Amino acid sequence: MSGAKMDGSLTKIGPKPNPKISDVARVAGVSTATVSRVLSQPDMVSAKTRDSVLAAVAETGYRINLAARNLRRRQSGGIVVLVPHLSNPFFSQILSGIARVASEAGLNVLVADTREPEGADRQIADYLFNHRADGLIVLDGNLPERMFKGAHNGRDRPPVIFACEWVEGHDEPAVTIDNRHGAALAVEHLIALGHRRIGHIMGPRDNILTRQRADGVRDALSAAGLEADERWFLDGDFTLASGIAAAPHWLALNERPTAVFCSSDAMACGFMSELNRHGVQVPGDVSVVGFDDIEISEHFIPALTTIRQPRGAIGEVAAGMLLDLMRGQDKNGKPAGSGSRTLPIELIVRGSTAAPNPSRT
Amino acid sequence: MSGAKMDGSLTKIGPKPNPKISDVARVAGVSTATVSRVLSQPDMVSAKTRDSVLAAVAETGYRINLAARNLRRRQSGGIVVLVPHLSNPFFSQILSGIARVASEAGLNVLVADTREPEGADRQIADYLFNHRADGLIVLDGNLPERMFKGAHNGRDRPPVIFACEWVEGHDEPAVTIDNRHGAALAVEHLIALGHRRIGHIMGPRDNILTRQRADGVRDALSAAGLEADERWFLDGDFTLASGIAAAPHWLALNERPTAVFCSSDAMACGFMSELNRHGVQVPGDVSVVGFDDIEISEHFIPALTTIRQPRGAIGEVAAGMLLDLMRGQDKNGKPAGSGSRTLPIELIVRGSTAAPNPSRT
DNA sequence: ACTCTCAATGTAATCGATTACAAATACCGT
DNA sequence: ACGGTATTTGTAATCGATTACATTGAGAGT
Repeated sequence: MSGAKMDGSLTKIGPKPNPKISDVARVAGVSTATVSRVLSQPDMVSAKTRDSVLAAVAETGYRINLAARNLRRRQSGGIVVLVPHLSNPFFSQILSGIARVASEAGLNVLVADTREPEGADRQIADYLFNHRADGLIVLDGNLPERMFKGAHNGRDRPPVIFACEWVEGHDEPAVTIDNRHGAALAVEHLIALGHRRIGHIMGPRDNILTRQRADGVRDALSAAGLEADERWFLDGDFTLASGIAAAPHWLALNERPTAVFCSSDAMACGFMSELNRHGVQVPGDVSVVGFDDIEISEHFIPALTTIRQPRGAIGEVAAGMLLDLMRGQDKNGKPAGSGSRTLPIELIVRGSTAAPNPSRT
Repeated sequence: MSGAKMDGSLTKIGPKPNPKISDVARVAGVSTATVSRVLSQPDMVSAKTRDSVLAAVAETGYRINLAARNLRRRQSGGIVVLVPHLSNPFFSQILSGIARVASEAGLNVLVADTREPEGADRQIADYLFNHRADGLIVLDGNLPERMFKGAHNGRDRPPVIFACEWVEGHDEPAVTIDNRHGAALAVEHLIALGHRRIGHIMGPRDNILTRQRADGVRDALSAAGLEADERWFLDGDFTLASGIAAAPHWLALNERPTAVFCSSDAMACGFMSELNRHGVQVPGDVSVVGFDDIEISEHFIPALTTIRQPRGAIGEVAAGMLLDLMRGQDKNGKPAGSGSRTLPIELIVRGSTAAPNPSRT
C-alpha cells in the first residue's frame, strides 16, 4: 500500500511490525542500498556514513530478514549434516563444532539421521535439491553412492564435505584422522607395556574405518615381529552391544590375548562390562584400549585408555572447508580449495591398560 | 516485467536453472496463482486443473523455493529446539520425534545447546527475534526467566512449548510425564520386592524434576508406612559422573539401604559401576532402579530396571502442539489449543532389582 | 582550468511464491 | 430467461533485501 506516504499508525493493532531496511535507511538518511552495504560489505562505505547507519540500526532495533536475503541471493542459508546415528554420542561434539562455525557465518544447521527408516533417501534428496541446503557435511561413509554421482536431473547439487568417514571412490574433500596410524599407536602402546598376544575388536566389515584400523593393527604387530592371529580379530559394529557380544568370544579362545584394542570406545566399554561380570579384571587380566575418547570413557571404571579424536576440531574444520567451497562456488564456477585435511590424534593413557600379569602370561 | 516476452536462452551457461512456479504454470497452461493453490490448498482447485498442474510439476521437476515462500508468508519455516546438553543421549530420541513431525510439515529443525558457553543468551535471542524461528521447543527448565517474559522490544515472540522440563510460573503449554508418579512406581516396585530401607540419588537441587521425583519417593514410602530417611537422599546432577560420585557416600552409610532409586539412568549406571568396583553386587547386595530408560540401560550389566519415558512420543506430541499453536496464532490473535499434556510412563523390570538378600538385611 | 579516474551513494529491477481482489463461469430457482 | 450465489481461475501487488548500473563529487594529472 501507500505505506511510504502516510506513515500509517492506526492500521495495525497488534505488536509493532519489525523494522525493515527501509526504516533504517530513512532514519539514517541514506538509501537502502547503502544500509545493505554497511551490513554486508562495510569497507565499501565511508566511515561517516557507516557510523550513522549503525546508529540507525541500533535505534530501530533492526534485524535482517533472512528469508528476503536468501531469496535475493539465491541461497538457502543453511547447511545439512548427515549423521549415521544421531543417538551416538560420538557425533555430538562434531555437531557442536560445526554449529559453532556455521552460526558465526549466519548459517542454519540442519541435522538428518541417515539411518532413520523414514528420511534417508527421500529426505536427503530433498535437502540436496530442494534449495534447502547450500552445503552438506556427510558423516556417514555408507551412503548409497548414487547420491553423490554428480548432477541430478541436470541440476547441480551443493558442495559436499566428508568428515570422519567417507564414501570411497569420490574426490569430495574430507576431514579425517589417520585411522591406520591411530590404531598402530594403540597397539604400540600395548606392545610397549609388554603385551605379546594382542586381539582386536573391529567395526562393521564394510566400513572404511574398520579396514584402516585393522591395517594399523597389523602394521604395529608386524613392526614388532608379532603374529597377527586372525582368530583374535573379533567382529563388532562400533556399538556398546557389540562389545558385550564380543566378550564371550574372547572368553572362549583357548589362548587368550592379554590385551585387546577395540575400534570404538563404546565397544570397549561393553566389552569391559561383560568381562567384569565374568570375573575377569581389567587391566589385571586383560588390558583394553578404545578409540574415539567419548565422554563416558574418562568416567568409566576403569577409565579407558584410548585414542582421542579431536571431535570439536573435526567439526570446525569441516564447516570451515565447506564455507570456503560455498563461497568459491558462488563466485566462479568450481574452484575453491579442494583437498582433504588430516587432523592429529593422541593416545590417552588411563587405567584400563597395564603390563601383562606375569603369572598368567 | 518483459521476462515473459523473450524467453532468454543463451545468457546463462551453467547448469540449467531450477524451474520456477511460472515455468510450471506455462507448461500446465494456467496462471501461477493456480499452481500455487494446487500446491498448498488443493481442494480449491478443480480436479482436472489439479491433475494437469501436477503433471506439469512432475515434468519440469519443479521444487518449491522455500525462501520465496517464507518471505511472502512472513515466516521462517523453521523451529528451534533448546537442549541443555546436546551430548546427553536422553535427548536424541526426543529430537528425532520432533524432527519426524516437523519435517512432515515442511519445517526445518534447528537445535541449540543452551549450555554452550558461546551461544546461550545471544543466540537464543537471535533465534527468537530474528525471524529465524516460527516456534520454539524448550527442553531446559533452567533458562533465565526473562527470556520468556512476554514481548521483547515491543515485538512478540513465536509460540513456545516446553517438554520434559519447564520453567515454573509460566503458562506456556508443556508436554511432560508424571514424574512424581513415576518415582512412586519405582519405589513401589522395590517395596513389593520386600525392600524396607530405600535410598534415592537425586538430580540437581534446583531442578523441577528433582523435586517432583523426590516427592514421589516420599509418597510411596509413606504410603507403605516406611521412613524417608533424609540421609539416604544423596545428591547428584543426572550425569553418570555424579552417579559414580554418589557411590562412596552410599558405602559410607552405617546402615545402608538395600535398594536405591536413581533419578536418571545415567546416574544409576555410574553408581552401579562404582559399586561393582568395590565388590558390591547388584542386585545381590543392593537393588538399583533408574529413570528414563536410555539406550544403554538395556545393555548394561546388569540390565537396569527403570521407568521408561516415551521419548519419541514426547517429541512428536510437543512438535504437534507447537504446530497447532503456530497455525492458530497465524490466523487469529492468540487462540489455539493451549493446555499441557501428560504422557504415560512405564516400569520396565530388568536384572538390577531383586528381593533383598535375607542374610544381609 | 579541464579531463579522467575512483570512491561513495542512489535508483530501481530483481529474487520466486502467495494472495487480495477481480473476473469469468457454472449452477439454481422461479 | 434472468438475477443471484458458488466455484474456479487470473491479474497484479506484495514480502524485504541485494546489486547492476547510473550518478555524483572529489582529487589527480597535465
